[in-house]
Amino acid sequence: MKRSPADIIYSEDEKELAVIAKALSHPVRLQILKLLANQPCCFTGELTGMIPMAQSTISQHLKALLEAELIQGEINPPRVKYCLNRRNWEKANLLFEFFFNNALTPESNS
Amino acid sequence: MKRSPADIIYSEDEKELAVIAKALSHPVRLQILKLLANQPCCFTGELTGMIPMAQSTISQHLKALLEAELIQGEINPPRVKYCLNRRNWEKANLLFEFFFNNALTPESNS
DNA sequence: ACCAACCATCGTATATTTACGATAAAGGAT
DNA sequence: ATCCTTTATCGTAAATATACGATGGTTGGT
Repeated sequence: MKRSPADIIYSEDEKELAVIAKALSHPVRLQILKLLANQPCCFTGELTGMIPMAQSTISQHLKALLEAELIQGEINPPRVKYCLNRRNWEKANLLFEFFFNNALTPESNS
Repeated sequence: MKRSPADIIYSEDEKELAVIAKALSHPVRLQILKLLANQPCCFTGELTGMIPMAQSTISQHLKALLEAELIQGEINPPRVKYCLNRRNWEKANLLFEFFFNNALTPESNS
């Protein structure tokens, strides 16, 4: 019988962290998040002016961040106001913190 | 003139964090890292026995982790002993910590 | 009713990722 | 010398990611 990726059982945390890490795996998305994090509260598509990429590409990256729930968008015609999803931002922070700091025995090497 | 991804300037931290995040973006790689982090010091390809994936696939994932320098391999014929690269592990931890906690104004929403 | 602004989505091309089985390389044991 | 074990690499197929320009939809203003 042939194996498939679905045969492997991952914990919820593993799946969630992988999704978030994927969202963070492109430098332009990191830039966007940094911009949004620094915005007093929210932000909108001035991104198009600040990032030398096609508007459609930026929209695509925003969609990726939305799907990872790291940001949220509020329709504010004719614009869309994007904000950090600070609740999930904090959650992501904790997931990474937990991942890196959990279960490290005091042994060391390298 | 046509733009290309190379036109965008990313900081070193952004590039590095993106590479690490990409390495963490697959749940099986998270599992492998967790296993290695819990190993008293090192580990070798018992992974093949613990993870229901083709040996070649696991080897590929290990390569991805090696390239992100999150692990290191030591040839120990006929085996290879894999260890966490604890120095870079800590560095990755700090990069994420910095990313999530830096420049967040006390404003909030959601 | 029309136009302009803003943004998402579509269509598309190319590159990368992810999985597999098959094969090759390296070294230990017989 | 020959085999066995361990692991990387090759070849390949399918899915996903990344970029673009073009198009379409929504709303505010004229």
